[in-house]
Amino acid sequence: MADRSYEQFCGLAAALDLAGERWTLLLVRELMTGSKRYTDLQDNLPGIGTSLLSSRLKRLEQHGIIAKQKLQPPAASVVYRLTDAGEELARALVPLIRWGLRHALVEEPTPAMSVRPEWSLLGITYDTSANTLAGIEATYEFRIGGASAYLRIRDGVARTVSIDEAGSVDAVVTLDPSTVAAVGAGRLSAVDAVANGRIQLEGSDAAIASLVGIFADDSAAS
Amino acid sequence: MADRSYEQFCGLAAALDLAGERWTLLLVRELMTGSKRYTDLQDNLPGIGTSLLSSRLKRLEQHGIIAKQKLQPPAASVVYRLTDAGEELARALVPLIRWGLRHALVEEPTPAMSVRPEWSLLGITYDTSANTLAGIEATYEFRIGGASAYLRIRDGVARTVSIDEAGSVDAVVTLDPSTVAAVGAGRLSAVDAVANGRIQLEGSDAAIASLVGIFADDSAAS
DNA sequence: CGGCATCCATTTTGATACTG
DNA sequence: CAGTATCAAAATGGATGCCG
Repeated sequence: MADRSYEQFCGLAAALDLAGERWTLLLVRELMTGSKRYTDLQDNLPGIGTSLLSSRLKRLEQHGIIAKQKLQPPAASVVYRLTDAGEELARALVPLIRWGLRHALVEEPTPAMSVRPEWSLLGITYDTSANTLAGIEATYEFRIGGASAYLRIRDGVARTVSIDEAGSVDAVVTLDPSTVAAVGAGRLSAVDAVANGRIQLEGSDAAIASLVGIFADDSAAS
Repeated sequence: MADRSYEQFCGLAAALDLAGERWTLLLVRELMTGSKRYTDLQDNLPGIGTSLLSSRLKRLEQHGIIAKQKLQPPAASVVYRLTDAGEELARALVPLIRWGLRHALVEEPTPAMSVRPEWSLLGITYDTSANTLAGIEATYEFRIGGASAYLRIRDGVARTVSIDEAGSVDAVVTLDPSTVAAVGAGRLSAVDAVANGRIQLEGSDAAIASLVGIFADDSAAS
């Protein structure tokens, strides 16, 4: 565990000393879509290896970025969640995520790549103003690359929920990974993608209208 | 030759595949304060080792984040600079820098730490609106921890310049590292720091007034 | 000075086996 | 499920040495 610090009096160097090692920021990203158990994290981060996951979690916990939480008796289990400092870090990552979408991500996932729909929802959950979300109460299923993620909007907040929490879905949104990349990178507006069928919407008219409104506001913002 | 990819269809994973290895983002930070030569980079990044610096530069150049630039005959030399994509990455790092200032950086540099005044100017150069800077034309010397960095404001843009480019200085700003940390982290407003003498200003009245105006706007913004 | 290649000690990682 | 323990492979750091 020898700490290899940069030893520089600089915010970036200090941030990277804490969270710049391999896998660490991806762990934070995983918790951006909700609290998760040890094995969930392992499943979503293919290649990390249990030993490294364990030491990363311990380090993040020591530095107050994540915390362990015991669940109620029925599911006598433990989940990891972001602390307030961790949430702030998560928000600081959003511009980096957007840069990656624009300049680093391939258009089409290679066969070896894992594609998780939750990752594509980070922009919406962490970068849509409460104003835009105000008055909306709906649950959406996003189908991307054969898998689904669930987004709940309520009280001006959007967050990713598990299939169990999702309950009834008001609308289903279907798109493929290349459309996610194009929209995320700003090369294609979500409104246009809906218009030309690359994003398909099915379900309640009200929920669909709300989502299109969010898309329109997001385009205007960037 | 780091070719160890995360293989995830996600903006953050893609960004970290390109620039997430050790030293890489600090290299980008170095170029945020102006183009630099190979040995300048080496000097500002103690511990990197020439071989690793070389391969990191090559990788960043291959991916279009930095570019080599030949200087004019008098100084027949080569400098590295950020490309447009690199500048965008730099701007995406600013929230991470601020997070580090708030949650990761120690109050007072340890004896082993390097302290470069340029690092403390990143917030001003990359995160002050053109509006705030409009109409200001001045050059400042910042003295922090026994060293100086020079900031030129002109045409609504603030940038760090070398001592040679600086020319005549309109005002000298003196503060210590702990004040930098406190102000950068938002625990102390720059205006208050001026008021109680933790930031000392000497020089032209107009230049000092302009700088205080920038401090006031920055506080209002965050 | 700029820019590598090389050799070697130390760390970090990746993969797998193993335990309460 | 939630980790520890272990070991091989890779990355890093430092010191040189070389060449234009």
